[in-house]
Amino acid sequence: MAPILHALAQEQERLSQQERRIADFILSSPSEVVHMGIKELAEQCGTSPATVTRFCKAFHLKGYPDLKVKLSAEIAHTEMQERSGMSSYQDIVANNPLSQIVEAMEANHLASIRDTTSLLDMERLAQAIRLLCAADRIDLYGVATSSIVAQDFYQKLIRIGKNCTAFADSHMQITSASTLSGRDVAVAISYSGETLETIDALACAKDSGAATISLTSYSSNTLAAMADIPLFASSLEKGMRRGDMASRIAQLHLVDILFMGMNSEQFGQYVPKLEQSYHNVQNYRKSRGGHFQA
Amino acid sequence: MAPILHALAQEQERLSQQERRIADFILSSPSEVVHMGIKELAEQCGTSPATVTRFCKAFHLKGYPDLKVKLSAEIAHTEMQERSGMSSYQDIVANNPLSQIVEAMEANHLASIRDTTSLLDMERLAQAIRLLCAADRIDLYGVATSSIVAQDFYQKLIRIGKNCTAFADSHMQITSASTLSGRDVAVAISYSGETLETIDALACAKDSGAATISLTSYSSNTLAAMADIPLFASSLEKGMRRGDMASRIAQLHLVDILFMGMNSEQFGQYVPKLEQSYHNVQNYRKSRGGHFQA
DNA sequence: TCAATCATTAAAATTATTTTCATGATCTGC
DNA sequence: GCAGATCATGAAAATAATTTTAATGATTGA
Repeated sequence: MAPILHALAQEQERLSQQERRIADFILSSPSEVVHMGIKELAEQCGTSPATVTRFCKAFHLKGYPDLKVKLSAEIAHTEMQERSGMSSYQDIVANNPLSQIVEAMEANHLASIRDTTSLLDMERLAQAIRLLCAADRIDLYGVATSSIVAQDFYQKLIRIGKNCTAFADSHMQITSASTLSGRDVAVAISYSGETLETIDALACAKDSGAATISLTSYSSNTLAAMADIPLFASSLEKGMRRGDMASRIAQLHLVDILFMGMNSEQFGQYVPKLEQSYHNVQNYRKSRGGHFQA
Repeated sequence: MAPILHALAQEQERLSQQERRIADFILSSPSEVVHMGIKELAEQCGTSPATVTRFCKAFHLKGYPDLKVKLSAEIAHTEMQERSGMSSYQDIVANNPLSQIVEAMEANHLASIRDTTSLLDMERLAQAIRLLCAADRIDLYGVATSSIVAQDFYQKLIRIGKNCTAFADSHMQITSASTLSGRDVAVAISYSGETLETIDALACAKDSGAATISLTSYSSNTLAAMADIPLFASSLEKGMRRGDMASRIAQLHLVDILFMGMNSEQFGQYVPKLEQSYHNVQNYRKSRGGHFQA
């Protein structure tokens, strides 16, 4: 699967001291090598460019550039392999190289999307979509990170002409909740499911007779217990006290699913509106000399 | 899963005659290109090496060798995918069953995260992180969907004590931009890279002497051309007119990487602040009877 | 110890890539 | 429809990267 890296590892012992250094370096950080010139690599290994070229030739490569091209392909291969089986969250710790941070971040986000999808209860999801489609008004509650998710959902719903609010201010959320009716839906978003402001708002919405949906992590939590339809976004990322990255991605993923579900359910009704709002924005841009959307 | 090849195909129409020939050739036999020198390729396409290099630069590559390396990786990727039957971007159409929507959404989000990661130029990324860490002040510009991303970044930066603004109002963005200095950084976020308000704000920031970073899709676009450091989030999802779901996920993914990169770079400085802000929020909750964060 | 071989490198030669610059084409505003 | 500007293009110069050469030093086995 990775012929060159494999060969490097296998023949390592048979190599001379300098050559071994080169092999070691390539094996330890192949993805770095791809971005390096032969000079840099030689320097990093404490040897000369000439030795590096000979090294390449010894492995039946055309030369150094050829090594880079082949390595690039092998990295893509192995990463791919690892990824396709990978579903685990990785911790992000201090001062590790950028490439590791990127890798870990990717693993976490991919895992949280996959997990969220696999946790989905299709029946409940369908129910939620039906409720949202039928709602006269939709209220979205969330603070801090979850407020971002609420705002995102808000923007989408506005585009299909839904009567919808997503106040950032938690007092306004409660105020709004108390004006809901039985034909309305309230959606509470909170990773932990224990955010007081959001709980208060949802409780108020319940009192007003609105149907309720919660969007929380997959755990026993107050919001999920309160809601008529609890939905779950998974994120078990490690070291996450330092900001909830993957959880937010997972929640947005769920929001997208809800939104697309609504579009599909009410295709004839919503999609024309979406198209129109898209074209209106586009025309506005054109009239000002630019093009395309945000 | 093959961002460059995809971008080539997508932008084909916008290219000049000579450039189109190059794009055609690369698309028709990418695996040949990997073994060719720039001269050969130019000859094959009936054009000059100069045009080929410029062509590479237009697609945000370092140069011709960079194209070969990236292409090599993409070829390996796609082969791998075909073999393992992995899914890439899928269209979402009307009235298909919910389970299909969920599947397509998942495929799109996963693909856009993977693509974004594979497109990352580590060097530029590192530069961007260094700039952000060193900045006296950070300004974030974005409207509509991109405003959500800006807000998200804003929340993160605030938590580590960065002096930072992210006005939703585009006039305020320009006002803020005009007060920047040479020690500040402006980040412009826009999927298309052609949002007028955002371009104006970034131009203004440039005039003020601030360093500039753009966060756009992988294409030739105004913002990327303007910025000192252009960063790219890929999303080639089909049916994009119906809302930019995956692109936003990809951008948030990049924001997370930038943020974690900053944390790692300045571990001693930022992480204690993060921990503190986390604990302060937690204590506030506890004193009111709840627990955990949003 | 002395050849003989091998690994190694500095520097030269070669090759590849990029930049510059001049040219011609196309587009813009008058 | 015409001057001026802008853009694309390729030839050639400049630069950069890689490879080869040739000389040196180290190691090994008689």
